[in-house]
Amino acid sequence: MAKQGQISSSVIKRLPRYYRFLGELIKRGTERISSRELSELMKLTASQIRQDLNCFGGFGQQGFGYHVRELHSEIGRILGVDRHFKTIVIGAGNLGRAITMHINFETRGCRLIGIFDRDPSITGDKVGELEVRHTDELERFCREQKPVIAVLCIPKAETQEIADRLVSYGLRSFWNFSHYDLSIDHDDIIVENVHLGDSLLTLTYGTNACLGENSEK
Amino acid sequence: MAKQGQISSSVIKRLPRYYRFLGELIKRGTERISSRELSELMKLTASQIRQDLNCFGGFGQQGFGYHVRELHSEIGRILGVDRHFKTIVIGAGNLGRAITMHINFETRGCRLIGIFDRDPSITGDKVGELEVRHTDELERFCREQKPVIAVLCIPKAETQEIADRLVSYGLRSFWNFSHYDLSIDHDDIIVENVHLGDSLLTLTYGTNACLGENSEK
DNA sequence: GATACTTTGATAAATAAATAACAATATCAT
DNA sequence: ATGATATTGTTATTTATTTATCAAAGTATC
Repeated sequence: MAKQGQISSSVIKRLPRYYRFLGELIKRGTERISSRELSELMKLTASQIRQDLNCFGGFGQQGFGYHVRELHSEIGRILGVDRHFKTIVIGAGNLGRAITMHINFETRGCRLIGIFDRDPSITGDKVGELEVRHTDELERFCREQKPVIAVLCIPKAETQEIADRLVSYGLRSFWNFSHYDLSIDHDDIIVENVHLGDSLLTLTYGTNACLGENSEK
Repeated sequence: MAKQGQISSSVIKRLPRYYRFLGELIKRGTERISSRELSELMKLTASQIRQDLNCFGGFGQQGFGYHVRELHSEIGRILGVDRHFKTIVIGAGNLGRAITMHINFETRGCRLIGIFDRDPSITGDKVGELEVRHTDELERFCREQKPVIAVLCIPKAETQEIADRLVSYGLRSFWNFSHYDLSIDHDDIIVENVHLGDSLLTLTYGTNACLGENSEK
């Protein structure tokens, strides 16, 4: 069924988008879709869709297309949306609180079980369902609860140190929002660097290139 | 001086990272660096660095390397960090407020001049230096102030409609945080979709693939 | 200033990714 | 059932990206 030798990261980064579009199609009541129709919707080529999906096995049917509901759940399974990876947030500042409140972790295979901050004055504050704990509690908490994923919303100067500590406490995956390129030597540690600042700079570049350099005003 | 025929987006997406690393080097007092040294620091090949930089002109010096300060300012100029693109935030919920407070727009060529929300009960609230305005004021505000960039922190269902409105008010660039693939037919409109949810799903996939499918617990 | 190094910029080669092509196989209308 | 049509999965081709190579040109040392 699966033929996952080694999937290229280009393909993997497209999977969540397929999953999202298929979810929308289910909401609309669409039951089947061909790679051509989906390609028009998603603005990419039918060829690419077929090739991407085929990395994981033949979900389609010749002369018919794909069953939307079935394909959606297959991709969901591949992504791991049905998992419940225990997840903690480090840093309860503006960004940490916003991510905690704004992202639906449950539908993405993650279960939020704690949020931490080193500032004692906010210990005990509520962030949604969670209560902010002090970072001094991190080690004991991790030994007991064994979280797997950490969301890092802390200043760049502290990121490497905290990440190394968390690795020693058994965490394996990092969703890193600090303006710092986290990299960890262990090869079974996963890091997803977000870099919002870089994203904005890309937009600035595009805006600058598009509006021209003279239209300052 | 510049030889910017058409720079590939792969190269452009690496520019902010070069800029960031060079900024760190300046802080450390490093005055010169070779592509080899920089490649070790950034974990990519020296060849790629030289080729990337050469898209924009020869900033280096044979037998010497690159002047850190000079290269930093050249890349900054290319990115447009010295611009002051007027920028507004749409949506003053958790995420909108966090982005407004957390991102340094000024150092990235953007000047925040307004934040809007459709909920009248938060009109007038302070977000940093800014006061939340009601979306009813959007049109008048845009006609008067002529902002160029909009940061969209609104539910996906409203995103396309608001974006189209903003285009008609003269905005040209969108930094889109809603879980929706914004695309606009105009070809001189720039969109940078962030998709935090997709980013988390990619991490879930990696975690799932790495820990194996059986270690549920 | 001659010699041994170093390092760029440019070109060539290798690798990766996206697209096109098409046989095989299904559907659909009659 | 039959023939016309549709659509996949797979392989071939094209395009894009990354990496390697190397002459040319600078630096550093004596």
